[in-house]
Amino acid sequence: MNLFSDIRALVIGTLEMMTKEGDLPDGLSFGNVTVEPPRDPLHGEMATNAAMVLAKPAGQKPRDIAQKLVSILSTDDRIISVDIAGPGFLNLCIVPHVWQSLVKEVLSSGRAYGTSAMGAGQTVNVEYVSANPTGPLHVGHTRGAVFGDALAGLLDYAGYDVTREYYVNDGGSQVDVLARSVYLRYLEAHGQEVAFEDGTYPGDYLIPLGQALKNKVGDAYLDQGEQFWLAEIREYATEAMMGMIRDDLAMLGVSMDSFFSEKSLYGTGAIEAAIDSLRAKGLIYEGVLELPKGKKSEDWEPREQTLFKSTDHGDDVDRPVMKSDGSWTYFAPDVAYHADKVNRGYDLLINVFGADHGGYVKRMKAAVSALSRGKIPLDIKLTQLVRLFKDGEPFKMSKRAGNFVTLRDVVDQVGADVTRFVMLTRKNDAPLDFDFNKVLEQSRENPVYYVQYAHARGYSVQRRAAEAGINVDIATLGVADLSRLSHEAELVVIRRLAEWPRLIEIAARTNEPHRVAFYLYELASDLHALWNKGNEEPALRFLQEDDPDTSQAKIALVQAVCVVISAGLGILGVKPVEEMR
RNA sequence: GGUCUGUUAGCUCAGCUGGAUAGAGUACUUGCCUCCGAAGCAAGGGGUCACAGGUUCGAAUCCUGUACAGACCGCCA
Repeated sequence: MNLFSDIRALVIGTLEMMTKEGDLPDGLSFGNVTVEPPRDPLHGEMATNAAMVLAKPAGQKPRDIAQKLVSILSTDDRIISVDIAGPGFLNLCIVPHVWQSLVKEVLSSGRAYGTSAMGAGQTVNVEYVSANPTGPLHVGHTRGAVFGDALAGLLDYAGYDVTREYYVNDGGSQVDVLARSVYLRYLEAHGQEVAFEDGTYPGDYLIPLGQALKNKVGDAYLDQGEQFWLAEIREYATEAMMGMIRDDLAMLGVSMDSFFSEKSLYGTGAIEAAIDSLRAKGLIYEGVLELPKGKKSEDWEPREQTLFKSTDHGDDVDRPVMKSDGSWTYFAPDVAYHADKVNRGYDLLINVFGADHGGYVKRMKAAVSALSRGKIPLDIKLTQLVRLFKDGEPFKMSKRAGNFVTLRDVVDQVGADVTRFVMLTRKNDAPLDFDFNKVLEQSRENPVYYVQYAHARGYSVQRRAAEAGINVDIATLGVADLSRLSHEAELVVIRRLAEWPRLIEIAARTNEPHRVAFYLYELASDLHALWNKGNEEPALRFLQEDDPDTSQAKIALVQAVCVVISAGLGILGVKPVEEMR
């Protein structure tokens, strides 16, 4: 149930009636007609722009259309009054009963209140994290993981059938580098002096792996050439790294539905098939790329390569799928991977990339567009950098030196809930400052506590009510006399609850889970405000000891707020709490 | 040189399909615990929405250009 779409349906119905009666010309599109909460509550409870957006196409004055709309709309029994304001807005006042009954709706639907029909069971694949299996997840991956997981949760809530997927880059040369680095640690475990040169991973996290390898194979790999051990160590190390990454994700509360291995594309003809499918569309050719402007020409040697004509699908330059030595580029298995996603029949694809992969957006979209003949949309969300601060000083991290701030470091220090919420109180495409001191020492100012506190207060009231002998079980609240919720301050909260389904649709349409976080903050703020008004106006206190019926109605409202907070936090992957500790 | 992001209050940021007098937090000033948990609430000051054009009934929002910041730009992934 969505009150705003209900009233919008009423407005559209009225417009259609007007068309039938000749008050409006045939063939008008009502797609731009909105019904939304007005920015200023003094303007009423709902506002529609119908008269204004239709004035021009209808060739009539806004106020004339508005006048006619008013006379029809005001006969609906849900509507108290309709006013024409400003240049032609219609401000609607809704009968209190409609608002009050929303509380009942929330309580009976529970978490399902706000779930939406917009997804309509469409299948969507959300690919996120997809970090190389060469080390632990760092703080940048953390943001991608949090964002992707919240987005998946949001789409799930909005009615999509969501697959959460991790693309494991276990096929490229970086896993050879990993294997060589582990080999060095293995030699080290045997007491040898080793040097980590450029092109190896010097991080400490590989030390236990070298030790474990020694325990496993003894001295079998000593004094042996790479061809003897590389493949086996690669296998062994990749698996170990993925185990570590899964553990990291679990700390954050992220669990994937699917891990797709890049390696599985090799040797099966999958890459060849994907490239052939592009070739069949005339999009593969042999050619020489031009020197990118701004690059030094000394470093540049023209080479003939196998190229994908991505410029036919909106890219700026064509992209190589094969290196001049005949091996695949990184892009080729990516094309095959996305061909696989297309073939799996998803209605919608979403990739979450770090900002450093921004250069791949156009070519991936081009590839999916070509592979699916433009039928399957691919949305790519970039998460910008996380800038870490401690004591006001920026934290520098260097993956090469192996001293980077890991997901584990962050979650150990501040906890999964705070990490997630803080990272979601920012748009994905803007950089994020993450200050350890702020999220820890000044935790009172942390929005996650603010929202959880509202939820905890809601449960606190219920405990108090139960102690006072008032029945507050969910069935009783569900039949409470909600007409007692007539105070403006209470209606403010109900109107906020009414916005929830609409917010979900907006957030899901734009793939922007941060909107959920901001909404929850506002809803929590409304509840805190109402709570404190009880200090000055005893009639607004939730607990009216001598009046169980009124208490039940008020507590039903509080419970409805808790339901929505809980649902919202659930989308974001943050735990609602019933008590603050 | 090119591509992609971003630029809104002193600071950190929201701002929906273009809509009414641009909103929060923080900081500052001042109130509120005999009262459901003060991890809270209320009030006040604080703005050339980077800049310049354009589109229209209407622009922080769309378009063009400029400035500044960040990420990326064949034979790494």
